[in-house]
Amino acid sequence: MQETKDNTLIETLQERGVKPTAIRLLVLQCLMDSSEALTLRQIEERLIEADRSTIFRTLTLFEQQHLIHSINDGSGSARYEYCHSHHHHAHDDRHPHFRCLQCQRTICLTEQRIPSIMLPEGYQASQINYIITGLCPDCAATKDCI
Amino acid sequence: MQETKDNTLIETLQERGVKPTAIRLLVLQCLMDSSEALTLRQIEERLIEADRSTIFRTLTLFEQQHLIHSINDGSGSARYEYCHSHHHHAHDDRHPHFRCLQCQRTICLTEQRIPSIMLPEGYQASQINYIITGLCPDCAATKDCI
DNA sequence: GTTTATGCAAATTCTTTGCAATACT
DNA sequence: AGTATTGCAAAGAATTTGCATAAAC
Repeated sequence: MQETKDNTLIETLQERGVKPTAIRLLVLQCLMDSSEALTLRQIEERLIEADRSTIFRTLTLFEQQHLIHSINDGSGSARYEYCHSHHHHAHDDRHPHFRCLQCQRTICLTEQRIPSIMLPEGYQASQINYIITGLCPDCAATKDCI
Repeated sequence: MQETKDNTLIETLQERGVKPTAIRLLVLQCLMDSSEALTLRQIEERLIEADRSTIFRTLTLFEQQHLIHSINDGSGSARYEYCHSHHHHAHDDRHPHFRCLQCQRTICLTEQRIPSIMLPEGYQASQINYIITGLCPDCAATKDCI
């Protein structure tokens, strides 16, 4: 059971030509298990056995290989998220994100797709970010009660 | 002529209850004159007479008063842009942005509007960012030639 | 034995704040 | 005088790099 899960992780890395080291498996699992996009610091806290710079280099590698993508939601630090789509072009997988100004979470709106726009002549897109900031349902409810 | 322009700047600040000091007029003019969203560093370079922290505090104030808005395009630093709309709710004015990975410019796609999505129940939006990264027409053309 | 990955420490960059000096009313 | 604004300097935070050690092939 656990072995099956590990094998899946190993295969996922190998499909992208990434050698499956212990740290890389931990980082990948961490991101796969999260429904939120995580900052480097958050990953570091979850993986006390790994060094920050190693995690950073791992994230950079993963992003280059389109295993994960990063978003910048205005919170001050980049957030990383596993790509569920297996297409090479990252924006096939892209969904909008919601950043709650109260609880600071960055929630993936996986049920929605990012609406596309007509780019003027000559532009070549490689990535799209759609980020809404405001209050998440939990925090909005709390505010209403006060 | 010059006086007319200054008067417009002064009025713009006063409409939002911001006292029109010399530095504030410079920062406002700088942002009004730019077709790109600028980083703090870029503004600092254009206004050698002003201190970084003063510019920073000015930008913070302007943003609070909805004179400008900031976007985070993944370049590593926040970018600021004058709000051409005079509505208080910033997203009325919002247009998509394009960040060129080659020349590092962040271009305002003012001809387009950000398409909206249906937020799930309970979410309260206050701001939207739509950022496309890739190659701008100039840089894409250069690449094609090689 | 050579290459690759990791950990530690520190450099770099961006953002933000404390405080004294200046300007404004 | 009293308040608001500015400049300087430095603190804090996030990101990135150099280098020596350790692991993998």
